[in-house]
Amino acid sequence: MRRKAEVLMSLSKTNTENVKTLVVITGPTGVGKTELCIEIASLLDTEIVSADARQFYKELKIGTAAPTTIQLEKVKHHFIGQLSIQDYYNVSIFEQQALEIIQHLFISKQYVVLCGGSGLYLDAVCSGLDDLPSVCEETRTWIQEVYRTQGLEKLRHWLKNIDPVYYTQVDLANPNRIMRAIEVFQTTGIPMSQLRKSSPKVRPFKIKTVVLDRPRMELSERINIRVDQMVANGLIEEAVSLFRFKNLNGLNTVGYKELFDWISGKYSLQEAIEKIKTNTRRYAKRQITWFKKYPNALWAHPGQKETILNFIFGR
RNA sequence: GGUACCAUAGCUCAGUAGGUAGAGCAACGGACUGAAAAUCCGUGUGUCCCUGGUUCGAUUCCGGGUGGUACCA
Repeated sequence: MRRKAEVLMSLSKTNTENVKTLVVITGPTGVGKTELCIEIASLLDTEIVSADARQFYKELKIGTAAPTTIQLEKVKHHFIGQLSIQDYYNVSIFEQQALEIIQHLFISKQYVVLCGGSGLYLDAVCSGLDDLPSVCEETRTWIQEVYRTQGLEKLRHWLKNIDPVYYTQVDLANPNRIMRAIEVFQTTGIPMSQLRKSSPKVRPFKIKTVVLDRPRMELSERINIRVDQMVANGLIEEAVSLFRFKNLNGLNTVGYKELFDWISGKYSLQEAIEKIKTNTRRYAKRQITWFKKYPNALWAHPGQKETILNFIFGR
């Protein structure tokens, strides 16, 4: 009896308002998210929702360092290998599906762990996206074709005509941004600048964000070792088997594109592997830049488990 | 041991007819709303090997060291 009372005591202490909590665990590639998330999810007696836009694809196992079968058996993961690289997918679909699963898990769980390094996908779950349209393939191909044949300057003029406001806000050197704004207008007839409200949505659960980080040298060293391990585990074979799909968006990915260039004879295998390491380091840097904007996040070394747990429990 | 050449950014190297220096790669910083491991923008970070000399002034010229490379023994 007394023990039960203590347990109840400690539970009420750890979560006084009894509010469901989404524990977001992110950090740059190679920092050690997968392992720590499994530990934490086990501890919290819950499941993991992955927010890694490349681990969605079942064909990309080795090159994305997806959780292994053994790891997947320890804790149930969602959004690992649920797609084929030939499937169409986008962040909005993810937002809806992830929220659905999270809400479902909260029926029986106090905590859910959201684990992954794709910043846009994390943001979609945590603060939502504005109501922008998905775009049909024809429109997208058409605009891409205009860019390919007539160049960036043409896209700029186009955008200036349909949405002069967004024209002053957008990165005019970034073709993807401009093409997106154009396709939004072509689809809805409404300028991007009017649809983009940048108003964060309030979720019906508490969110605790942990950004895992390591000293840069340590992270680089881990990345180098991990790439060599991937090669030892069969990354080259994986890439060779996917070569015929190389133009699919899902394969515009570090670890694959460099090997495709090797297969195409652009450079040697050794050079390709070096480039994978370099590009992975750069990707990690971009991720860190993204995470710096999270205002209430705890930044911690993956080894600081006590600190992390105290933060999650609000102690 | 002798001779020649070299020594400049993290790496590979350019350069300064004497006024403390710049490329590529790497690195670092930033942006990001349905392609996001994507896409895009920005930034030289330096005991010019050490030490004497000449000079108003030496990374640059001269002498001596040290280290490296090649060749000759």
